Amino acid sequence: MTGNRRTNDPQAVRRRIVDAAYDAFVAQGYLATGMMELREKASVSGGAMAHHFPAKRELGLAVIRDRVADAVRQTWIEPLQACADAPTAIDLIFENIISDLSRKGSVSGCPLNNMAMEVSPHDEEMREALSGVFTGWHDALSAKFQADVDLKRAIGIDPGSLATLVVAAYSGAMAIAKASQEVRPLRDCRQELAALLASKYALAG
Amino acid sequence: MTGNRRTNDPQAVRRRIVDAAYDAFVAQGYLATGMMELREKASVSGGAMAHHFPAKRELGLAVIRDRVADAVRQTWIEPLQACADAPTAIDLIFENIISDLSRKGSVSGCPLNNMAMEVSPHDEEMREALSGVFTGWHDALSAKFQADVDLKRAIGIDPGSLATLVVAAYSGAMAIAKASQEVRPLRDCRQELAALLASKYALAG
DNA sequence: ATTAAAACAGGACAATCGACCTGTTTGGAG
DNA sequence: CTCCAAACAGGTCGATTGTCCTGTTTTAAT
Repeated sequence: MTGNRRTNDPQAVRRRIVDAAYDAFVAQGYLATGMMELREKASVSGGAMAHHFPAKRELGLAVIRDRVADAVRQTWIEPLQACADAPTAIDLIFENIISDLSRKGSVSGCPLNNMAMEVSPHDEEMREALSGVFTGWHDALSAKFQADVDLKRAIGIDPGSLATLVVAAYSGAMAIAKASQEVRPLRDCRQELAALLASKYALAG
Repeated sequence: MTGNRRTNDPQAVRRRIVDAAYDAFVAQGYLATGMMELREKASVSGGAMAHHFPAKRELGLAVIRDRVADAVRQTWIEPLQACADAPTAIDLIFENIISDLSRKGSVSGCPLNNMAMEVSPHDEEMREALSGVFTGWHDALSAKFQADVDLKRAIGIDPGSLATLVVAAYSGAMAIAKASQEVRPLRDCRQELAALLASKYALAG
């Protein structure tokens, strides 16, 4: 009698769930977000949820691999490869983040950092997945520094450790910004990193 | 009949609870630690727990104000004031942390950062307390840089933003170290920060 | 000694968590 | 068309969460 026909679209359902989970995990954290809450936000029944993600940790893994990794790729790796050299890319990335946060008003922090802090002690597989995202980020940055060295744009650089410093400074600045709800830490780090890189790139050229 | 006499020692009981809570919060996180678990670790009855900390958030606030703030003071602020200048202090602090972690084997992360990431979105009062600890840390570092400038040990320095970079680099390096379970990120940041500060301090003197 | 408040014991409470169950519907392979 | 697995609906389950309650003991002030 109820003429409503159901149309199965597993990919879309799964995407809705992962999207809602990503938003909630970033905004409130992994543990603080309940499965019931995600069902409502994604408009998904308990059966569908259990079918796609039998356990919460599998949803967490999906969020890390599908969304967190992509967020890092979009905001860091791609701009890095699109710009001429590392310093201009880094400065542009910081500028984008700062203006985004200034527009939004509140600081919810770095998605990767947020999940890594909370989840790492409890689940080895998720920890390794998060570590892999960090590694990919670091390696892309390190490769760009190395390319700049090869092109004689910079000298006296240790690409690996310098990349670590940039990643750490960004993550840490985001953490402070989240705790203080201010953009100031990001501006400070942008300024200091720009000055540091400028001195290393000035010698060449 | 039971001749066992009880001796009230509220300060010691409270200290046992806060100590157990600090350890657990740092190791597994605030949300992942249950009140029941803390009662057992501190050997405290439900009544005593409720008497000293009617709600979990008050215990969280006590941990932040009594233990986290003190941890930052011990590992950062005091060495900073004891050393001659900022660069040697920072390098010494990193060395201490690195050898501690190498000895311990596992990396549980920066206590301040751990709590800040997890708790900030949920509780405004705890967020402000954590932000205050960050501010105290930053200000002590900034004051040391300023002192070095006044003593003509360094020139061309912006104490405020440089302090932010150091705090962010340390927090971020700890985060990466926690996610990857390696000390490498800390070694990298130590090396880069030492080089950066050396160049700024070389011009003077 | 009396008394009131602080300190503590032990258990109960509703609420919520994540996981799971049985049944129904859809959609593609044969 | 037949058939079966995938996709989905809706509800239930035990366990655990944080909080609170009643009663008892200790402590200190008067």
